Amino acid sequence: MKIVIADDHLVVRFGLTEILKGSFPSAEIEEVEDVEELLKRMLKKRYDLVILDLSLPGRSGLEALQQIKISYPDTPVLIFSGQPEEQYAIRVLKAGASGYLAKSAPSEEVVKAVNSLLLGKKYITPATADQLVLSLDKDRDKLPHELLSTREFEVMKLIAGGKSISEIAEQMMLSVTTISTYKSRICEKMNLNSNAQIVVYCIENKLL
Amino acid sequence: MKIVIADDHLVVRFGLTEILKGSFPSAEIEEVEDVEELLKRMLKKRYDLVILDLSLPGRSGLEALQQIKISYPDTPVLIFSGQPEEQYAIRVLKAGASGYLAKSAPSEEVVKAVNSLLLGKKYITPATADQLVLSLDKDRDKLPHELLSTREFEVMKLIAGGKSISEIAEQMMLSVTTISTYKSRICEKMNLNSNAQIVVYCIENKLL
DNA sequence: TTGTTTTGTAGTCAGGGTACTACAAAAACT
DNA sequence: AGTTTTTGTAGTACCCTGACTACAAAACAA
Repeated sequence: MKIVIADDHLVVRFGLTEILKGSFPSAEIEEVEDVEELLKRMLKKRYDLVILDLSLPGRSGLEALQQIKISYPDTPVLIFSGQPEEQYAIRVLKAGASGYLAKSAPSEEVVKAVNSLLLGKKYITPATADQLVLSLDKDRDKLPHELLSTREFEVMKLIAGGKSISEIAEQMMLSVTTISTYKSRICEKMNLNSNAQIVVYCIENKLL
Repeated sequence: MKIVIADDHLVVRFGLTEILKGSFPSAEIEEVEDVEELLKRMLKKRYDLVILDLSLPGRSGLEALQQIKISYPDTPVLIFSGQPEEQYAIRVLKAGASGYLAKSAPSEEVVKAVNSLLLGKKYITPATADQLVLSLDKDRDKLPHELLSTREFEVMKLIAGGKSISEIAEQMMLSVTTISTYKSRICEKMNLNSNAQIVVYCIENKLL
């Protein structure tokens, strides 16, 4: 049983490791603090489970997830998110994660989730399950930001976080004009018309 | 040695507890997950140290801090913040915290910080220390926006409301570059560096 | 399976925004 | 009263952003 935990907060890695050691004494648990390192390790070794923080610095957790699922489609990934926002859950599951867990989850739930994933099953909380069902209804009663594509969504969050267009372009290694296009599409889809409104929207909908 | 940890994330409490148990074997460590509970416990018992997450749900960590310092001015509080925003560090220290630590801090640093506070000393990281020195220019017991001139304040609110520089210029019948200058001064005085951060600031401080 | 829409990506060019500089009037120190 | 700092205001020249356009790949619909 090889498990790797990717999170930039030392205490989180530490706490998680302790919890898992308690319930999975035979597991080999490794810790990394960024996506770079995670990918490097995965090149060398096969893991039975990846536990991934969504809000890693640098490359976003979502991107990391996609990259992992492309290279290692069979390795289950448990997303461990700081925001209890079930907002992300669906997006993340669609992107290939096998489970979604909030950092505030009680330890039994952590254990249960890890257990499921190690057995090759998915894990979602009842609340997320509900959301999933609702979202299957598609179109109607979707929130504006749910119309955004993955890329658009990422860019929206970076804008709301105060990054300039060119900073975003650099960070994502894309052309400035590409980001600009995303921004236009974001504003169009959510009909907003200034960065400020994007920020307000994100705060109101707890997307930050 | 009685320590209480207030954080809404189970793993964080857990990890922190483990780290502290390692270095302070004799410490009695308690965990709570919200401000309510923290205050309730503090009524019953005297603690030697409170470790407080800034971003607790419900009442904000800052408010909690102030309340604690009013009721128990002698109990040291270590702020344990998810955001590395040194934006808050100073404010928090001014509000009476004895130390400020980022969640990504390595465990030795955590231990060092706790050690300092238990000995009745303060603890700040070098980066924060620098900021502190810079801000010693008195004045800073004021909120950042209170440093703004009347015009600057007006412009800030308009920016936060989603107006563009040129719209503001037109509305105030001033040159675009004038408004731009105001904006620079606003960002400088409040040390922010994007419209988005201005919006966030205004929302957080209920200036809209 | 073919046609259509969405998504990811980027170029051009014009217009908007910013940094730096400047300066007088007002305010605040000494 | 004399000096220093802050405030209100703006120009120039360059950088950033946005509108429009484009196009291939992917997803979707028929």
